[in-house]
Amino acid sequence: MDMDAFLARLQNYVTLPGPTRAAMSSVRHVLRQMPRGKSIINEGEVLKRVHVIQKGWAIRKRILEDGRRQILNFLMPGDIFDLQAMIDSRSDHAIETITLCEVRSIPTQEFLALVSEHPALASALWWSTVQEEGILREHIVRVGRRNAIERISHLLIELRRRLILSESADADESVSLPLSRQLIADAVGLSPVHVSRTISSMRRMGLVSANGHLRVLDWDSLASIAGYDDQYLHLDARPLDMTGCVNVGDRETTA
Amino acid sequence: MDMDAFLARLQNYVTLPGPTRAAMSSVRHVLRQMPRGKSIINEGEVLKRVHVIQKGWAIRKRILEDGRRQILNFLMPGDIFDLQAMIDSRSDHAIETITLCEVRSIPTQEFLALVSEHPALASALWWSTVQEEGILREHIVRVGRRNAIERISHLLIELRRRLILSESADADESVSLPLSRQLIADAVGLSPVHVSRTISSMRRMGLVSANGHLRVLDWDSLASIAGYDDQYLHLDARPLDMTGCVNVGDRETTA
DNA sequence: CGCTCGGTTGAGATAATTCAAGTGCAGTGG
DNA sequence: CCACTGCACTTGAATTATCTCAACCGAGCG
Repeated sequence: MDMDAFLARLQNYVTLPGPTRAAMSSVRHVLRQMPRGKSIINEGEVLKRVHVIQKGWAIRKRILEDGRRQILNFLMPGDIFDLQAMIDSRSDHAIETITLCEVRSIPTQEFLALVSEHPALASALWWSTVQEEGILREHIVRVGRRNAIERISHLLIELRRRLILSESADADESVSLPLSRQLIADAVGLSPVHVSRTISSMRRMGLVSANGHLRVLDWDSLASIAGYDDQYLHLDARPLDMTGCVNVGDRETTA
Repeated sequence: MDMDAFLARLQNYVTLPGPTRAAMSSVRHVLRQMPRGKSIINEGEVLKRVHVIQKGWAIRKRILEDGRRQILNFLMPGDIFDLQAMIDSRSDHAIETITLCEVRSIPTQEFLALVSEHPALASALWWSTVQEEGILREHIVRVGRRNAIERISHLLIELRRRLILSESADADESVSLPLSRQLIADAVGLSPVHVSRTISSMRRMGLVSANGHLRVLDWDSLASIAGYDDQYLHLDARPLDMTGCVNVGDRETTA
């Protein structure tokens, strides 16, 4: 597979010119295979590279002093992270694989050079930041104002939607998700046993099947239970004409 | 007051050169005064301008079909919003004033031109985006994995911290916050009556006073109850050398 | 003066948690 | 091939945090 997951995802909304695509595939990088449960970035770690998930799933997470864990987001093929390496030295959260993963890392400087030479890429990254913020906000709503079954349903639907965008899944295919009860619990702010109970009842309703891997049977009912609305993913977004704009060149900084 | 709240805030981490500051104050804009409770942006609205809170407080919020409300974030003097107007036409959430506000709006195109001519500004905006994402993530942790008193304490501390950064408050001054029980409840995902009860008990503990406006008496105890840690605000951030980077120029896009 | 609105407080209901025991499957070693 | 162990999941029962409903209070305002 020479088609990069990252590229595939970006192409959803920006058509990247040939030279840009070429430059992206030839940029200096490291491709690492990592087993499940391995930490990619630790909280407080100094960031020196930008990463792209090539295969597999990972999570962003925060751990409180007493061990409580909150999953902030799921990362799947094509997702880029640690863009903030470009201005900020330390990560405020950790990143960990939850399946076998292939992760590509690009040194910050190389990445910046790439972006500066390929404007369409800058615009694409800006879009991906907007989308990610939307996802974070929706996660707040999910956890803050929805009950157990709504939270879980809403999460599952988002994940499928994003999986389809990443081109790792087809729309009709009944996607199977690599999620344990514990992961779901820490993502939506419930206890694992309550998640288990809730999923059991969803199974009884014929919404999902859960022998081994979790599999959704009825996306439509799920969406209506969850009150799901795509808008926050900004799938309709089209880049504005940014000609001649946003040239982050030299900086005049002190401190 | 010729010193712009936005400028003041940006100066926290990037020193903007004189010409940049001059350009910022002379950019074409509209300055609006709005009473409390007025909507600045509606969910789904097409975004055409970038906004800066000059005075007062506002909230980002989402309303579910059945009326449940989730406050996503608070906006205070110096906060900029709708940067996403630059690529995306529709807002996925609403913005509403919660005090008397002064809001400055700049047409997207003018703003883009400003940024493109003043690289230090681009770097500053990138920082502010990173900070905002950090705030969103911390809000997820707050709502997902903390109990009532922790949520409320943590929120209050963050707000004070940001208020100090915005230079609308002094560090020693015992800040008074324009928050109703209902607002706090919708921010941290609780019912207003439970918030009221929790605050009552905080008052009994000598942590806050709440005659009329809410006022914190003991920040240190509050911080230790909340398990508060500044890291996510990235106050230590220093812009990297982005020389020659991120030139979002022409785009090669198709639909 | 009488309203309205935010806040407080009580009592009962409910959603979710904790603790604990039990099930079933996958992997390992004999 | 079978037993043994570990681990994720399930289920029950008791507990707790939070919610809802409802009454009441007090300040601000026409």
